[in-house]
Amino acid sequence: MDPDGTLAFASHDHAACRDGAMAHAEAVAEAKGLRLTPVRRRALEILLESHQALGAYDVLDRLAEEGFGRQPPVAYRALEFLVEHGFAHRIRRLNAFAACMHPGEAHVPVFLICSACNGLAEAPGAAVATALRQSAGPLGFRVERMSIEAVGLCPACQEGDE
Amino acid sequence: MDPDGTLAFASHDHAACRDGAMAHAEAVAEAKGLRLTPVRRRALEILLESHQALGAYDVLDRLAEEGFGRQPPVAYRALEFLVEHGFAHRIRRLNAFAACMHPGEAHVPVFLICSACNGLAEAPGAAVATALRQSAGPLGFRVERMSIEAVGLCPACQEGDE
DNA sequence: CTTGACTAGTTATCTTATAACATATTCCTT
DNA sequence: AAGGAATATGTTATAAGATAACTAGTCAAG
Ligand SMILES: [Zn+2]
Ligand SMILES: [Zn+2]
Ligand SMILES: [Zn+2]
Ligand SMILES: [Zn+2]
Repeated sequence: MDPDGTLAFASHDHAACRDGAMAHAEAVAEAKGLRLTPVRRRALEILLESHQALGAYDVLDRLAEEGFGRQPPVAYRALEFLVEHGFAHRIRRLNAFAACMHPGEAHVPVFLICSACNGLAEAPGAAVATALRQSAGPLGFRVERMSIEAVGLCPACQEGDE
Repeated sequence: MDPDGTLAFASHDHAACRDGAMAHAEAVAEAKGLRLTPVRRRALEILLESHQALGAYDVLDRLAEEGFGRQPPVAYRALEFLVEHGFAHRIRRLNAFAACMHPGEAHVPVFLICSACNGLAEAPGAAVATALRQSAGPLGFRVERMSIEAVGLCPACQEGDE
């Protein structure tokens, strides 16, 4: 769909991008026997509206507007489900969540966060993960999960900023 | 002092470890003309008491007990100073702070967080940083800051857990 | 139909972080 | 040494993020 993460920062047909991701997520849920209920599905659609991360309360506001519950656990639970099953990621640096661009595929995401436009891309992280494990190995540490996030400027926001 | 991060997870003379780090930090502050005031110095000492990350409110409690202000900004400001000048790091995954083991040296820290004992080590991150930049390059993204954190099990906590 | 697993909603509370303002200290300039 | 700018410390109040604990609806298996 977007194996090398180039989409987020390039102009593209986002309606197709979003629909593709949604269809893909649905197929994965179906295959795994997961219940992509209305709130969960809507939460994912909301995340998929842009290549940016959204706070839980942003998602909550949107859900509430549309007739779902207005209390924090409504959003947190939907987001937790999405993250747990790989439909979304949590971006710790931003206290926020973003739709996963590769649902169903095992991958270590590397997040690239543009500090100017808040754009978010998911770069391939296999090499970074390997380097990290090699760095942890000599200490005898067994890595189970990792979060790798970079803040900087996306191509568009570098213009006139050199 | 601890170039390869092996200290945190190995038994060692921590009093010497702490004093060395403190002395080093003082020398750096002196050299840079930074004011390591009583709150700031005490906050750093508190962080240096263990190889674990502490929440801002934990640090605040300790400071308050010792006669400093009892309001959040007291701790947040001291910690902000320490982070800004490289005496401490912020661990996003934990919403917490830890003393830097290499103050004064330019480095990209890789944090290894033990989920069993809360131990925290700072592994060398040069290779990881390089891999990350190489991953971001093809997207035209200019990396400015990065946070690289891994959760897993330290050597001691792997015993009897295989 | 009833039971048990799961989902979604609520209220209440906790934790983490910052804004805005008042006071005190430091340090440079004269 | 005195004045004044910049820095540092303290306060109150509030914003922002997250979870605990409980209630009630859904739905399929038995
Ligand atoms: Zn898109
Ligand atoms: Zn941008
Ligand atoms: Zn030590
Ligand atoms: Zn451990």
